[in-house]
Amino acid sequence: MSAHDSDTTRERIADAAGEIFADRGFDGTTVRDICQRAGANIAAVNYYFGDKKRLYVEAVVRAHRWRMEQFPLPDWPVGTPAEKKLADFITTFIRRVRIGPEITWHTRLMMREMAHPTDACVELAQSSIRPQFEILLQILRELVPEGTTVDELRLAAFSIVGQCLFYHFADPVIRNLLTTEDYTSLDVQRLAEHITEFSLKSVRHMAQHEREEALR
Amino acid sequence: MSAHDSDTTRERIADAAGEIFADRGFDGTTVRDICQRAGANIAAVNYYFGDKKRLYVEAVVRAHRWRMEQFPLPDWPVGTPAEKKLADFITTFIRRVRIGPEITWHTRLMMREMAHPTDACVELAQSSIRPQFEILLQILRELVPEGTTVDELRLAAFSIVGQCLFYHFADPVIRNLLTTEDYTSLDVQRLAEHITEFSLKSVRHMAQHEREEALR
DNA sequence: AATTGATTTAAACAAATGTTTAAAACAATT
DNA sequence: AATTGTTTTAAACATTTGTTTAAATCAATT
Repeated sequence: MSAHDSDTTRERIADAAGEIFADRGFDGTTVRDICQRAGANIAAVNYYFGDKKRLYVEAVVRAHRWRMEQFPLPDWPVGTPAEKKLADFITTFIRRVRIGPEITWHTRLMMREMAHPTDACVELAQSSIRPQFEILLQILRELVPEGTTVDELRLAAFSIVGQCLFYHFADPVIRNLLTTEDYTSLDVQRLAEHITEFSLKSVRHMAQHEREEALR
Repeated sequence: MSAHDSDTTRERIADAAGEIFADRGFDGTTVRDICQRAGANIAAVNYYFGDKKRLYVEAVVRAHRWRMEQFPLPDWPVGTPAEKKLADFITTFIRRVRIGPEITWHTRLMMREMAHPTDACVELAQSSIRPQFEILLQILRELVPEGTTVDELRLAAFSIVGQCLFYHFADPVIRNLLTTEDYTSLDVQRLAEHITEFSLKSVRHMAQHEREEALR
């Protein structure tokens, strides 16, 4: 099925570890479970990775690499309208975080690491976030009225990212709130369209607030 | 300090358990740690709660109760404008989820339970969510142009809740992204104002999309 | 003061878990 | 065929962890 076919033992273990760590967290995962799923001997973890902790780090690194090459941002030709860039950004972002039938453990493991950072992975996780955040800020800068402060810009960025992340972290809640039918209708494209529209409307009227204030 | 003063042993243990469960999760928490922090004997957990699992459930129940009475929604007099209700809802919601210096373990434990539900608590957690969600839907119904479908309404609600939850789940990331100064400026009121404005702008123009579509 | 029931304590138990070991099996090279 | 280095295996080890036990302590009542 998942991580049992032709691969080196090292890789089978890393994959099996990723799956189980993603589901049950570091403490909830036993070395025995990993080795069993990988079809390897109990001693293999220490033989190949030294200890459980270093195996965990390896799994996170792999998850990160896989996700980065799996869901790249398009490189926009100069002159691409900012609206298009924002739509692309949001679509890509949702693809990266949304849990769905086709989604592997990689995303779940990374999200776990974001919410509860392990000291071993804190730089990795966050060094990958900052550049993405900067890209979003640049896109928003093009959309927002002149004179918008960087603080307002950041809050707008948080609002957008928050909407996307919701469909990851609140997944159990959403499943419970909606019928199966309604839940499955929430595919990536639908969500991306909604969030893009919702956000564009706000971002375009970003300075409206100050204008209103000024009129009083 | 935290859970060591004059209280019954049972209560001291429940509180200490809540704190540690919130920080390290169920598997990462040992009964010995709990009893030590509570200043109780190792056997006290089983004496008062039967086993570790039932103590966990008790901690979650307490966290839920505490949060509900700590951050109630105001009961709006008839005729309160929907804008005001939305602002109140968002403020209350952020108070409930935001991590801050004054926030106790209760919120962290509940959020953990939302993201990774335990079979023992799944009904509790989710039965508390649905009514809140319905309230938000009703508020939005007043704000949104006539003819807005319930699906669109739900997506808008998700967008609002998502923005609020972001400041909980992404807290480690935000801390890393911002300077200490900028981070501390993100108090509840500031966030609530931003999210309310951001969302109101979108919600009011909710039907704009269909109108644009119709014009094509 | 004696009795009764509840609580606390120290010690022990059994199971689970991360890790190590030493021998066996395997694969490639000479 | 012998050798060498790598990989796999079963068993054991040392801790940790949840739980239990039986005695001791405490508190209230008779």
